[in-house]
Amino acid sequence: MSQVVTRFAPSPSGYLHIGGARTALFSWLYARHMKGKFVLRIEDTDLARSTQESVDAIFEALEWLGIDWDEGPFFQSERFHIYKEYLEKLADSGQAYYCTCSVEEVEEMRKKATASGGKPKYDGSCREKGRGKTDSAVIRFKSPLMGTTVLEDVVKGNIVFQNQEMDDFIIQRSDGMPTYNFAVVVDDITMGVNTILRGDDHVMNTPKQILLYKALNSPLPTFGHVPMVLGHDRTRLSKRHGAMSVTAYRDMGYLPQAVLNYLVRLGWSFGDQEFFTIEELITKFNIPNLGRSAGVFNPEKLTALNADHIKAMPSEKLALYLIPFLKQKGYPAEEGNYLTGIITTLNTRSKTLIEMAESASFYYVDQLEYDEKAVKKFLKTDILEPLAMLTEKLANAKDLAQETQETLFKEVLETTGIKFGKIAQPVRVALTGKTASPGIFEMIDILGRDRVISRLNHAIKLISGQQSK
RNA sequence: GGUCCCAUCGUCUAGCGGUCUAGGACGCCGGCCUCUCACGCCGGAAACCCGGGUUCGAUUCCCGGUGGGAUCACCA
Repeated sequence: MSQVVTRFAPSPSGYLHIGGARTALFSWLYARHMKGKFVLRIEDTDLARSTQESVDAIFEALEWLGIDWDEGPFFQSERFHIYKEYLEKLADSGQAYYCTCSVEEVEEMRKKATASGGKPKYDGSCREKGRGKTDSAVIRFKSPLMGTTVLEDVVKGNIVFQNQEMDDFIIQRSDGMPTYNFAVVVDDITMGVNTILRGDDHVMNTPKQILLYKALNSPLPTFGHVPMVLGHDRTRLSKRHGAMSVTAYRDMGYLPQAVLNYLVRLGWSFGDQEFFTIEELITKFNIPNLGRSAGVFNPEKLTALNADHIKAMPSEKLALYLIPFLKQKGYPAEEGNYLTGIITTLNTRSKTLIEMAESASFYYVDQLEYDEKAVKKFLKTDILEPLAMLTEKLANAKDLAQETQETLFKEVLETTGIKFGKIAQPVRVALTGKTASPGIFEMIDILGRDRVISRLNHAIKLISGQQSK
């Protein structure tokens, strides 16, 4: 086969959701893997439901994910003249015909067919009447009355459809607009798309599209229908399943790499491997390893994968993703050693960037918020002496390298006779206001002498105050 | 309801006739490590939907049932 050309063709009637992102990802990965092309097409023929906001939202989500396209974006709304041309081709060659039956009449036909136990479909009244073009006539495709149409699906295998199941479906509406099935086929043909990876929900459309390809005398593309993503209740994913837009995950502190990794593993596998970088996915992605059954979206696993990616990402790079969350909390965050230092102490303790930004609070805030219980439990008079001694030593040390700190602590422990555990928690509370935090030494190292001394002194003052009460 | 698809631990999955007393991951439960919290490490509970075939032998192949999903528009 010549160069692979895949596409993603969302309709702009809302944000890009997880399911859509996954099919986009599969097509994109396949194109990248095959060194082919990936085209983006916006299916906006439904003027009533398509909005510019949705178009922008889709671009934004795709860009965040890092899914880039080689051609497009094409807009179907700008391609009417092309559809028109192909429509006329079919009408002129007698493969399609004008139909003047009203919506009500067709409704009636379907009802009658259903009543007599048949399948609701158009009965073909205008099929052989040779009607001409009128203002409100639609164009219907002349489907074969018998025989079968087979879909050679690269993920599901061969699927055979009885042609009798299909009726003469409309390809041009009464307002002159092409319908979905027709526009898609014309677009894919004219854009050179030869590999179509899309959701399972399109399987039933495919025989119609195959018929159209044949009528238009075009070679069939390779079709592959990937299973759906289901909600926790095993029904098709929708708004009621909670946050489903891609950008919602960005806002909740997820890394695009993690979202991509999770999505690809939902329906595709590579042995026992769970963690993938984008580069790895491009080299390893393949069609045979795509699954055939629908999968349930599991937010917890996404979160776990997010934690893994946070741990794996170099601090300098992670900083870029974290900064917006820090700023959102009002912290004066900027790239540099302070931030990367902070990150190295927090990346094994955060599942999301939101969490990380929250944990980073004590690194940025001037007025520490003290956890009341922590203060009561650890900042007690019995620790006053050791704490003061330690503060003194830290203030006068030549440097605060972690080894130096250890010796200083050891000295305090030796002269006071207390154990490390006894002084660690008070110091922790003094430095962070909380009982849970990164390791003492690394925090002191990063916070720097000034902050450490002032916080320690503040804690000492706090204890003394309690004493006098 | 018609048509189509699917079916391994709660969830995502490995498995492509014997290697399966079915492996990994998330979650869950223990333990270890330890300055707290995490991380990490060790261990545990947890699945081949049911019934027929085919075969010396089925989780793996075939048929039926059941269950789940998708789709039946002048929406995409």
